Amino acid sequence: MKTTRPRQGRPRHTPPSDPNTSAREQILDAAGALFVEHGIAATSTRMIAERVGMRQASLYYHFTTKDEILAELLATSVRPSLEMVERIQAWVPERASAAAALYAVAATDVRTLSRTPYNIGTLYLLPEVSAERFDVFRSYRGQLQESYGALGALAGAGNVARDLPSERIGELLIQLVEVVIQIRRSREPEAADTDAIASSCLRLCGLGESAVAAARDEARVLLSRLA
Amino acid sequence: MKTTRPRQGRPRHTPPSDPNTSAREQILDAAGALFVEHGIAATSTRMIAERVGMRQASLYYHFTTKDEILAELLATSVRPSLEMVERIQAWVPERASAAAALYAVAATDVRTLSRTPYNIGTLYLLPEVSAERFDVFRSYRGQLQESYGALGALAGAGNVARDLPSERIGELLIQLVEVVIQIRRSREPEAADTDAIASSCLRLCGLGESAVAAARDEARVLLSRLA
DNA sequence: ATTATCTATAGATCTATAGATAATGC
DNA sequence: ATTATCTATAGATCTATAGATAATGC
Repeated sequence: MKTTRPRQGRPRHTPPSDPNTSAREQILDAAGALFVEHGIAATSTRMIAERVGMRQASLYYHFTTKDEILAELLATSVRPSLEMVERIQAWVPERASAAAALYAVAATDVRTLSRTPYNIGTLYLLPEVSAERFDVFRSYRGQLQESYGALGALAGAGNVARDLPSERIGELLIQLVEVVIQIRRSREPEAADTDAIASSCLRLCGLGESAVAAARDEARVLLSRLA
Repeated sequence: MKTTRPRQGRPRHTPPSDPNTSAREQILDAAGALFVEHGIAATSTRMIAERVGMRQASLYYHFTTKDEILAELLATSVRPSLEMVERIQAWVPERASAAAALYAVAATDVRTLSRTPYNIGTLYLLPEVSAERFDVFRSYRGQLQESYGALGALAGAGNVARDLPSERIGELLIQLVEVVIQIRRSREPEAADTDAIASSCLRLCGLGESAVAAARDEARVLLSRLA
């Protein structure tokens, strides 16, 4: 049974399918999906409004500009992983090996990116987001990259780390994790993908099969402790 | 000394800096740089024309639509690597090991992407190129991915290949190679990056340090034979 | 005569603002 | 009275076409 309790204000020309989510959220959802599918500049405010079921001008009751919609999307989608990453990182080396921590971080990051509503990770790849105005959001990726680099350098100590500075390792690892964004463009990620990607991170750092397996098992324990 | 030999036709309001490149090429260069910097929809024909030094309408003497400029850019930038990749692939296993071939393929691909004039590899990541109209160009990436997958499965036989089908390996390897596109957004790729990325491809497939070193040396020979 | 440009402009957008209106809340 | 929408529209684009024009080539 639908509890279509009407709200205040003049009714929309097409009533919302879910009257429990705020107009603001509905706009963000619609914009996010469209930005990812068509790009930012190619998405007009009319297209967003149409998908929400309201008139183009009505968007401006909730947001002052189109850019503000984008900024809000970026702000709320800044991967929640960062805090978890830093928490896991702090466990090294006393409570967890670097390899297990790296596995855990990669796996959670992959899962986060797999589950965002409309593959919103794509947003950060669009040229519009390179504008200075959005520096804050991109700096976040830099922090994440540093964590990956630090963990990767520790995990691969004596192997890869001998040749590669941690900044380079970070670049490679984060790129590897973000393969899931590309995967989502053509197919639905499966559970097996998470393990495949996280394991690949460890192999890239020079770990052998037995070390990878051990780290995976250790990481499972770590992750269950978090949840 | 400048041999500014004038051409046929009414002069441009700003004469071309290099009168030896055709107007068509100048337009493609300008459009490529702008598409990569601002995105496709955010680049107007006026911006392109301005950079070339001609009036907006004059573009249409050389191209019928803006989309055609994009199509031509994609067509000419379809990485020249594909043919080289397939040539190298054909050498396996008689004349080259799979590992060396994978190293060679990754290294040439990285170098190609490093040197394209305006990081044009970015284009394929933009949402506009997902339109059906450009299927041809994206299918090229699919072919490349298959080659990477096949080589990676062979190179990592008994290790990674035991768990991962070659399609998945291809996804991971091509993603790793394309890190150079992201690198170019923030810094100039160095020679060391090429080796780091190609070696990482091998490690990802489960090869140990000595196998990586051997493959690298073998690949150097292969590549010198090509040049 | 041919070529490659120019100027001018039509017609279709697109963003954002102003002011009217149809609900609920008190 | 307050809220969230609506309609209408100004002003700024943007793409693409039509027709004029300033060069070279023959």
